[in-house]
Formats: sequence, C-alpha cells, structure tokens
Amino acid sequence: MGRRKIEMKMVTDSGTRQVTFSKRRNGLFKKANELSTLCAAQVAILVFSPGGKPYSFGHPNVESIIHRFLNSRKSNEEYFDQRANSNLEAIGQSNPNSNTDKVINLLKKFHAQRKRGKTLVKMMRMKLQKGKAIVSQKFGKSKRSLEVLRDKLKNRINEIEASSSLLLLAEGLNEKIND
Amino acid sequence: MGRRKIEMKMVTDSGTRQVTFSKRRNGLFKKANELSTLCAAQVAILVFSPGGKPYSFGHPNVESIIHRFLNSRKSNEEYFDQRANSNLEAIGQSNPNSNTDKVINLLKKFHAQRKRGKTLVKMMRMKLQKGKAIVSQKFGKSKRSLEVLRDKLKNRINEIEASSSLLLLAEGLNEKIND
DNA sequence: AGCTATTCATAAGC
DNA sequence: TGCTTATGAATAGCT
Repeated sequence: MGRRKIEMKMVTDSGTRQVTFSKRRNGLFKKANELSTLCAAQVAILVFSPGGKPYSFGHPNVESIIHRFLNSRKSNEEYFDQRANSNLEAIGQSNPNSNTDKVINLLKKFHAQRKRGKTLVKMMRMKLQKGKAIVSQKFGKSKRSLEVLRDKLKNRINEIEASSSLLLLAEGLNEKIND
Repeated sequence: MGRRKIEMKMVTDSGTRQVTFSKRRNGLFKKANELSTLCAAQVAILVFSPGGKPYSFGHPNVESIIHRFLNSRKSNEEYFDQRANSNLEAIGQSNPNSNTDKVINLLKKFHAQRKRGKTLVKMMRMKLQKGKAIVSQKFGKSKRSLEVLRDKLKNRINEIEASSSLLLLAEGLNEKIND
C-alpha cells in the first residue's frame, strides 16, 4: 500500500518501525470505527506498542465491551475463540529466515492448535450431552440420519488422515518445541 | 475501496450489512495481525456483531492483553487513548441463554473452526513441501518412521471420528445458521 | 463464494 | 512530525 511492497516481518529499523506503528495503528482504529458505524457493531481494540505503551479504541467504549466479552464467555461456557484465526494468519504470512525455523515455528503453532481442538471436542461432547434432546427435536425429522453422516464421514477420512499425520509429526517434534 | 464510494453510515440493507460486516471484520483482523508482526506489538480486538455474536483477535492472545490493559489502567503508567466515542447507543442484544441457542451457537462456531482447520491443513501441506528436506534431515534418524506414525494414527481414529461426527452434525445445521 | 473496478491506506520521500 | 505521491491493498457491487 505504499511506494513499495514490504515483507511481513518485523521492521528492523527502530525509527521506521515507530513510524509504521503510528500510521498503521491509526489506520486500524479508523477501520474499526468504520466497521462499527457501517454495521452497528461494537468494537474494542487494545494495543501495546513494543515500548509497552497502551493504546485503545472503543465503540461505544472499551470497558463495556471487555466486560461483555468476558461475561459472554462465562455464560456461554465458550472457551475457544478466534485465536485460531490469529495463528492461521500468522502461519500464512510468517516469513522466518531459515526453512528450519519456518517449519519448527509452523509445527509449534499447529501443535497449539491441536491442543485447543482436543479441548474443543471434549467440550462439544459435554455440550451435546446436555443439548442432545433439543437437537434431535429440532432436526430429527430431517432425512439426515446418523447413517448418512457416517457415510459422509468415510469420504473424509483421507483428508482427516492427512491432517492427523501432520498432528503426529508435530507431536514428534515436542522436544524441539519450547514456549 | 470498492466499485463506489459508500457513505459512512449504517448500511440499511440487512443482507449487504451482513456481507460488509464479514468482509471488513476479516480485513480488520488481518490489519491487526500485520501490525503485530511488523511492529512487535500486542493487539487484541473484540467485536460484537449486530446480532450480538462475539468475535475476537489476539496476538499473542486476547486474555493476556485484556488483563495487561486492565492492570495498566489501575496503575499510573497509563496512556489511555479513547477514540471515536460516537453517539451510537449500545444496541440491545439477544442473550442466548436457552439451551437451544447455546447448542446452535456452539455448533456454528465449531463449524467455523473446522473451516479454519481445513485451510490450515492446506497451508501446512504447502509449507511442509518446502521444508520437507530439512525435517527429514532433522528427524530421519529417529525410529519414528512414517509407518510408526501411521500406527499411532490408527489409534486415534476413534477420537477423530467422534470429532468428525460433530463436524458433520454442525455442517448439517448450516441452513439454520446465519451470521 | 469468486471477480474486477475503484477507492483507500500507506511506504518512501521531503 | 507532518504533508505529498506513487503503489499496493481492501472492498462495494455483481454474479
């Protein structure tokens, strides 16, 4: 978006980084403001500069949104969020120096993703236990029986296996991973 | 940034607003991710859709940033920068307290999670393609051959099937899911 | 969900 | 730190 395309990695020059931080922070807040006005959405942004200074944007205000967010998690017992999003994008755009670092870093993040996934599955089980009756009631009449679901499942095994291989690979790298 | 310039006021058409919300939310998160990587900054974003659904982005993660922010406010080292407190009122939000809503909401999110997972796997494949040589070099000597991994994989099929069932269930609920 | 025509954000340069 | 401008990006309207 400027005279030149820039690499998506930390800006090394301190001065340039400061300028970039300032400009992009403003741009981010502007975008957030547009989102809130165009879509009647509530948006809060918290930013800590590399120097540790806090900046924030909030519509209608930061505190109420933070509290609403924390409460929504409690009431809904949702312990997973869009963090996966962050990791995903980071992976897509990470540009570490060596290939080794690239792979290690990638697997590390994927490993974390896996742990969240497992927890998610566990919670899903509990939740479905509670809501099973309601779900059946709502969708029991549809032709989608468990058998059909089963068949669909089979057709997905290959894909699942592929991802699982990656999961196991990541697991094998545990020793190499610190965090 | 589109075919036409749009007025900065709430998009009246519900469908258009939904699309705009989705696109711009993604754009905002991407910008946040770029800011954090380019400038080594911590960024957290909380968003509530007009329907009251929470979305979040966090680098390294939402919770730690919220807590850091709250603590920084208590202490004096505070540079609070509240922006754009426009006149928009907090919109009354439906509180999904019923079990039905709870389950639906959960499945919806799980479904989204799954889609992200697929993308992740795809990228993993590409990335690993590049770094394959290095990985082999690093771990080729270990007894963990692909065959061993294969066996481990088999032992996980049950768990994977369970989660996949949930995924498919969620998929089946697509029609019931909006936003 | 994709696809451009356009508008917008911003990296450099001053 | 601020203003200008050439370019890369985000996205509004359509399909």
